[in-house]
Amino acid sequence: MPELPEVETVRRGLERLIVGKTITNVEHDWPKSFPNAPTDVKQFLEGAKIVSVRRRAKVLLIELDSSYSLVIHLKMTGQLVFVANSKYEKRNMKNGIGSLEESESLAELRFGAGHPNDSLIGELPDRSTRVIFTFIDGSHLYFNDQRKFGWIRLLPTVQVPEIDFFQKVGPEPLADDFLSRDFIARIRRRANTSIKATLLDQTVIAGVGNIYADESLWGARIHPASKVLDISDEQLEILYSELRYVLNLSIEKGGSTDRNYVNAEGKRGNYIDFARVFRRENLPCPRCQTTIEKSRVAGRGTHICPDCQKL
DNA sequence: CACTTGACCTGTCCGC
DNA sequence: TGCGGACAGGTCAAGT
Repeated sequence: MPELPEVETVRRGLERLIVGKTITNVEHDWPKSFPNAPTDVKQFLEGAKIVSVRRRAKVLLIELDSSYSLVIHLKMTGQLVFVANSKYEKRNMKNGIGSLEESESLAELRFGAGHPNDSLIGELPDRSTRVIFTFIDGSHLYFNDQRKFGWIRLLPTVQVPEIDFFQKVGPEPLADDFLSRDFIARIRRRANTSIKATLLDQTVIAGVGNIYADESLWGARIHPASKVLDISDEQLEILYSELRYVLNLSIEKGGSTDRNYVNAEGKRGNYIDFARVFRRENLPCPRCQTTIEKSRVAGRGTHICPDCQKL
């Protein structure tokens, strides 16, 4: 579920929270968390300082000052959550007034259960925690991943662009120099494939997943099962605009929390409140009030307005 | 080469 | 209440 806007939201949080910090300890309990890693990742990570946090497609790149980088894919249920050194920093924030317990209950009073900004996760580590990074100031970065699809790779920074995925992945849809004619040309590399499968293909365009495929296709009034061949340049031009619109809007809203996505502070995103079709089956289309339907296209749950989006 | 399907996983929900 | 099975969807490998 983390797609481009969710990964970008995590990236912005991490950039603010961990750049400049030095790693003092790394623990991981799931061997596949570091596939094909050097014999002992601790040896390569401990003592290294975070230089930058970047994103390409749905992949995060954490550059270290040791000439190595962490390459992280959250896949379906991955989370990267930063937790500051709790007791010391909380006491300082309260200027020494009141106990830790009191400051925590104040936070609960301020946000309340179910508030959009309420943290979605409890005490960490929890049973989904796969990797724990500890920094020199006592803060932690937790990599949680319920379904264990996500991974972290440790690579020499110069080798990062050489990995298969980056060799094949398409352009960033929000790049300033990514124009509608580029979008149309890339989409037209497919002909008999459905437009939804084409949007989801990371070698065509980077970063689009199920949520923003459905949302942008609704915006452009295109049926997700339409073959690329049957879609006009004019419609693709609109799809280009709608895709950039929904991706930008979602970044602005902090991404979509459909199930368990959270940002680098463990908080939910709010795009889903603005979604027009995704997860809105049996609700009215915001444009024409027709009941939204859910079906299956390209092997994915797919939401459409049957009146706005015809084959 | 173009395109589709299954595997990787676990938590949740639905029907019996 | 418990239990089996379907479902969630990003990517790669294997299949047509």
